[in-house]
Amino acid sequence: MPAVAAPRKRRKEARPSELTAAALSLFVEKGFAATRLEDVASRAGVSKGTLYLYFDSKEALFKAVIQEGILPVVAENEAIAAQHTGSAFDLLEKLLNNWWGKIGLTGFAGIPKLMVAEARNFPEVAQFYYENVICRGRALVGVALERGMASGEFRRLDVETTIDVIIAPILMLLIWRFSLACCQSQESDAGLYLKIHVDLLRQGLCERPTESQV
Amino acid sequence: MPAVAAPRKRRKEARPSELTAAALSLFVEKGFAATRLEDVASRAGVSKGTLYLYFDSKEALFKAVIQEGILPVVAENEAIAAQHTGSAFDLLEKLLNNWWGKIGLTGFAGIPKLMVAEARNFPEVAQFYYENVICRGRALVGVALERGMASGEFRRLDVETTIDVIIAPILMLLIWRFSLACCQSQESDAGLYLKIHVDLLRQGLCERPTESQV
DNA sequence: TAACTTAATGACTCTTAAGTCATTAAGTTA
DNA sequence: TAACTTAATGACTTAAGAGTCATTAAGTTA
Repeated sequence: MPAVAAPRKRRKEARPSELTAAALSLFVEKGFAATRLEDVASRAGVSKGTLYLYFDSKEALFKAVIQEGILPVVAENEAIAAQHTGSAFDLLEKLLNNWWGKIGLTGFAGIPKLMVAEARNFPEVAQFYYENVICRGRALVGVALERGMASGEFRRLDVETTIDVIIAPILMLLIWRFSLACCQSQESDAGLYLKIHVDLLRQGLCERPTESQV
Repeated sequence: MPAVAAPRKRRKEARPSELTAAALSLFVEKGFAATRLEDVASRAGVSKGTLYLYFDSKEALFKAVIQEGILPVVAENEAIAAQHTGSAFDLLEKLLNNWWGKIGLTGFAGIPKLMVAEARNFPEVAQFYYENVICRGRALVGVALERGMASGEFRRLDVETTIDVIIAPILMLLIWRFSLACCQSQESDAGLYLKIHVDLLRQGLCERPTESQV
């Protein structure tokens, strides 16, 4: 016997976030252009018409996905940095680990890949992301670096460039997981990857490294 | 007065590579799905019909872009590694610099971004890229690492994971240049970035680092 | 220079998916 | 429980772009 169609429920409050979550997962999987709004709606458990009640266009949905998804995490990381006491390297380590825990292990993990893939198609959104996520994230790492260089804990290196070298492996880990990781036979160990990155930094950045932890 | 239409020229030999080059630049800029074949043809100086003389479909064009673009470079890097004499760190440095010179500074620079963005839409091509580019590239770095660890030049770390941490900043640099770099006001210095990455590795990886060069 | 081969063209068809809107029905109010 | 408001639907319209093919003309051969 055929399943009876579930009765429509009216849930005005929950729809937007359910739709952006569905859109994020499909945008990350297929890319913006290759994602059909009917599939987004279907994954969110509504019809395409309902999607248009909450978002004016496909592009508006994309903007919402990026803007709502990631800002809270940046703010949280800034609070962590502000209240930190201890060595500069401890701060750096805490920032990287927190970023991983709050982005890498959550539903937001796909955003960097999506943003990288679509930046040139949505320069306005890319600009927003650059100013509110990239710049603020870089600034946090920069604070740790400058603190460590001022106290003599770190070697003196060009700060802006070193920030990028430190952040790159974290970003790349996220991007990898949503792209070519599907080709790997055995899944790579993200925890070990982070540990080794931090440990290479401990030895590479510090004048007198503390004991290796790997 | 209106420009006279240029007479058609018949250049059967040159068309395929001109078409894949045009396709690569547009795929990298807009993504596969958002790129129109008419634009690819136009950038290559031919009509859409001509494109279909040389490639059966849009997907076939994509495969050709990836497969033709990058294999020669991998082979060349393997030759360099095979004939290397000197310290393990020198080999590592040479590999990273050569990769940068032969990919990062050429028309192939956009391929990693493209592959990352489209891997899930073209699992077959992704598999090809993974086996013929990623794995072989990782193997080269792995050789340098294992040589250095065996001789006592490097600290002992998990090799597979360390390979990834070493490669990630190079890949990220390429990806960045074809995505969010457009938001930066001043262009970042790729040479300095590479130098600092290598220098952090020199200190972070070696038991007795040679003099810093930054 | 006439006949022939095939590279090149671009107008056309056809499919797909964004976006619309008249209709349905869930939940609320009197 | 009848009247009303608005969330939700899905068939429909429309635009865009992938892929086709009859036609044109560049270059070659006899």
